[in-house]
Amino acid sequence: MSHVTRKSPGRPAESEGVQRGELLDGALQLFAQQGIGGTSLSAIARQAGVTPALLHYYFGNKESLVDTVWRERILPALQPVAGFPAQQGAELTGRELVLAFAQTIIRVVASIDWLPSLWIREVLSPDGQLRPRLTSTVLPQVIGVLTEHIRQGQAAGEINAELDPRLVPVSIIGLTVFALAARPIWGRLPGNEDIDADGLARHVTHLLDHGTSPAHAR
Amino acid sequence: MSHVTRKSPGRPAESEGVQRGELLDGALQLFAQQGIGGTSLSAIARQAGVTPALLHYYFGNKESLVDTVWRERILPALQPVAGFPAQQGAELTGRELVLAFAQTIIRVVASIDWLPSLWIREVLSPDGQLRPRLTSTVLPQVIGVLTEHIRQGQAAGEINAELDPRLVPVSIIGLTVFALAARPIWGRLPGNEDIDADGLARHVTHLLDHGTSPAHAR
Amino acid sequence: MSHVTRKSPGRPAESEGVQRGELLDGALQLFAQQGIGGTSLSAIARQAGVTPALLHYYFGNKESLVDTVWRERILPALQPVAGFPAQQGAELTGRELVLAFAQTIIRVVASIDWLPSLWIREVLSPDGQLRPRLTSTVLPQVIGVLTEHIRQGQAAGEINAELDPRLVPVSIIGLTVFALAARPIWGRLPGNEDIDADGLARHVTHLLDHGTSPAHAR
Amino acid sequence: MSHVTRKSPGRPAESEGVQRGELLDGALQLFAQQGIGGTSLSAIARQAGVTPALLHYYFGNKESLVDTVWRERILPALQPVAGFPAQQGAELTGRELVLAFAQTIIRVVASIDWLPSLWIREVLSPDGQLRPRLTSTVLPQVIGVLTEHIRQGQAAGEINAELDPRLVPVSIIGLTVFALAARPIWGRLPGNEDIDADGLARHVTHLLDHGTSPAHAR
DNA sequence: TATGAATGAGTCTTCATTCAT
DNA sequence: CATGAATGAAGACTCATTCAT
Repeated sequence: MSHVTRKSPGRPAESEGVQRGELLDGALQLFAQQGIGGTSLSAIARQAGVTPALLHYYFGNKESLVDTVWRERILPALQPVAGFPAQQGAELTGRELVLAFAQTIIRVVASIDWLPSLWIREVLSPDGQLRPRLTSTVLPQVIGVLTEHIRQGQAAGEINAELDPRLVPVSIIGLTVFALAARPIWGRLPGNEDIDADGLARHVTHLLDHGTSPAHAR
Repeated sequence: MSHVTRKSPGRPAESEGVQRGELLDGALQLFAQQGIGGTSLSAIARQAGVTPALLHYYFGNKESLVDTVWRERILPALQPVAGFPAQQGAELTGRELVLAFAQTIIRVVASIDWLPSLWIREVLSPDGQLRPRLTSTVLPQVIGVLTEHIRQGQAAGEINAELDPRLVPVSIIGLTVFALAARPIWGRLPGNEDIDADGLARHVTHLLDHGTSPAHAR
Repeated sequence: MSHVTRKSPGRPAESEGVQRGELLDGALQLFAQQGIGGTSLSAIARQAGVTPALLHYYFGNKESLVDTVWRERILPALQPVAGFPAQQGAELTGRELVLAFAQTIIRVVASIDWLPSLWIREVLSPDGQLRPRLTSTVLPQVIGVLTEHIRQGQAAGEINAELDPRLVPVSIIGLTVFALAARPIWGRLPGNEDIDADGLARHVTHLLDHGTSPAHAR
Repeated sequence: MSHVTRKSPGRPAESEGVQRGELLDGALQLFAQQGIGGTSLSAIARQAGVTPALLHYYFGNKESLVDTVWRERILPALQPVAGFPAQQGAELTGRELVLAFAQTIIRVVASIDWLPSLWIREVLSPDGQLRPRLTSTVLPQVIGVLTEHIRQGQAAGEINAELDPRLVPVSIIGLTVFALAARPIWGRLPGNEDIDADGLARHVTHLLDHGTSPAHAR
C-alpha cells in the first residue's frame, strides 16, 4: 500500500475500457436468458468476441461481475420502482397509490426486456443470486412504505378492510411482474397475441379496483 | 403414459428397483432447492447414498431422469389443479369458479413444499426445463376452460366486464403461485410471521372479490 | 447420510484401485523433484498415463492427495527415525545415542532418494506443505526425547557441557539431512565422486565425536 | 558485471527508474517468503503499487528479473562469505579458519532475514532457480579453498585427521545455514525462545571444536 | 443389480507476456 | 516512463457419461 495519489494500477477503473459496458450488457442478457448460475464466463466472453481472461481482467471474478451488473445495470433500472412511494406518496390517496404503483411497475418492467426473467430466477428462486442484494435493502423498504399507506387507507375507510395490508404489495407484484415474466407463455396462446403492456396495465388496474365484481353490484 | 409391465432386459422396468422411487423423490427435492440445471447427478446420488452410475443405469441420462420426475411426481401432484374445471365446473357460476380455482391452487401448492420454487424456476424461466412440458398440454387446456367460463360470466353480467378474460387466469396464478413462491421473502419480514396459507387464501379471495374498493362503495 | 452398512459408494476405498499406489508413488517422485506446489495434477497424471480427472476421482483434491502421500508414503518411511529414541534409548549412554541417531538418519534418509529434497523443500521452507504436519507431532517429540538424553549426558560429565543441548538435535539434522540433500551439489565437485553414505556417516560420526580437534590433543 | 553507463534506447538502463531498486527489494522479499516459482509478477507488482507490465518493461521477463535480483542483491550480500578465505586465510591456521568461517556465515546469514529460506529453497532444492548460478562459480571456489586449508591443517596434525576434508565445508554449512533456516521450527519449541544467533554461534563453535567429547577427556 | 474405473469437455481462475499508446 | 488492454496456456476441479465386471 504505497502512498501514491494515482489510482491503484493494474485493474481498470469503472469509467475506463471501451468494451466494459458492452461486456456488462452482454452478461446481463445472458443472465436473463440462462440464469446467472447457468451462464459461464466463457459464454459471455464468446458472445462479446473476447477471451474469458478479459472478463477477469475487468471484473476480477464472476461474483464481482455479478455485483457490477447489479450495481451498474439492474439497480439503476429499478430506480423508478425503488423510489416510488417517496416521490408520489404525498399527493395521492392510499388507493390511488396502489394503482399508480402497479402501473409504474408494469411500465418500468415491460420496457426492460431482461428484468422479468431475471427477477423470477434470481430473486424469487430460493438460492437466487440477487435475492440477498434485493431483500437486504430496497425491497423491504418499498414494501414497508406501501403497506403503511394501505393501512392508512383502510383506516380511512378508503380501502377494502378485508385485505391483508401486508399482502397487498405481494399481490401487486404478482399481478404485474409475474404476469410480465409469464408473457412468453400466455402471450403465445392462440388469440392472445394482441395483449400488450397497456392492455395488461388496464386489466390489472380494474382487477385491483373492483376485483371480479360487476359494475351493477357497486 | 402406459404402465410398463414387461421387463425390458438390461434396463430396469419402472416397477423394479428398491430405491427407484427414493431416487425420484431425492431428485425432486434437489431440483426444487437448486434448480434442475444446478443439480448434478452426483448430488442426487450422494444424497441417496448411491453411485452416479446407478442413476444412469436407472434413467439413461439426466434429461430422461427429469422426464421421469415430471411424469411420475410432478404431473400427479398437479392433478387437482389440472383437472379442476372439469370436476367442479358444472355446479358453479363463473365467479364462484374463479374463487374456487384460486383456493384450490393455494391449497394444493401450499401443501407441496417443492412446487412453488420448481414452478418459478423451471416453468417461468425462459429456458426452464419444465416449461415445454407444461405449456404443451396441461396449461393451455386449464387456462382455456377457465377463460371460457369467465367470458360466460362476463356475458351474464356476473363478472366485472372490464377485466380481460384471457388475463384472469394469469392474474389468479400470479396472486397465488407467485405469492407462495415468494413467501420465503415476505414471510420473513418483521410482523409477517403469522401469515399462513389460509390467511393468504382469504386475502386473495377478497382481492378477487372486490379489489381494493371498500365495502360501503358497493 | 443413509444408514447403509456398506461403505459409502462413489469414492474408492483406500485398499482398492490397481493404480492408486502407482499414482501415489509417481506423485511422490514429482513432489520431490519439483516441490509440491510446483507439481500440477496434470503432471502427475501425465507421468502415470492417466487423466487428471482420475486423480480427483481417487483423492478428491490436491490437498487430500498430499495428505494421502504423507500418510501412506512419507510417514511410514520416517518410522525408523520417528521411533528412534524409544527403541534404543534404554541401552545406550547419551553420547552413544547421539552418534547412533546420526547414523540412523543417514542410513534411512540415504536409502530413500526422495526424502532429502522433500524435507528441504516442504519442511524447511517457510510455507512448506509438510511443515505443519511434521512439526505438530513427530518432530517435537523426537527432538524433546533426544534433548533430554543429552542433558543427562552433560550432567553425567559424559557429553561436552558447552554445547547447547537444545541445539544438538538441530546440529545432527544439519550434519546429516542437509548434507544428504546437498549431495547433488558437493557430490558433483571434482574428486568427490567416491563419497557415499557410509563415508558421510563416518565423517559425521567423527565430527560429532571430537570435532576438529586432533587425536593427540585428547 | 560491468556497470552499464550508456542508455540503451527503449529499455531502461540500470541506473534509471525511481523504483527499480524498490522492485528488486520487493521481489527479493517475496522470493524468500514464497519461493521464486511461487511468486507471480503480479504479486511483486501489486506489492509495489505498480503494473505487472512495468516489471516486463524493466526486466524483460521473469527469468531476467530473477537474474537481476541475483546479481544486484544476493551476490553482494554473499560477498563476505564468498571472499572469505582470500581475506583472512593468510593469518589463520586451518583450524582457526574453520571456526572463523562458521562464525562469519552465522553472522552474515543471521543478519539478512531473506537469506536462509532463499538458500534452502532455491539452492538446495533440486530445481532451485539459484542453484546453477551458485554452483557454477562462487560455491566451488569457496569450498575448494576451504578444503585445501583443512587438508593442510590435517597434514600439520592440527585438525582431526579422521574427518573427510571434502565434507567439512558441507558440515559447516549444515551446522550454520541449515540451523538458521530451521530456526522458525526449533525456535518455536517451548524453552527455546532465548536462543539467538550468538548462542547458535557459540554452540557451533564448541561443536566444531571438540564435538560431543567432554573437557576431561581431552 | 449395481458399481468402480475412467474420461472428455467444460468451469473459474491465474499467470507471463505482448503491444499500442 | 508507464500503463491499459488483451491473450494463450495452464491450473484445480466438476460433471455427465460410458463400460466392463
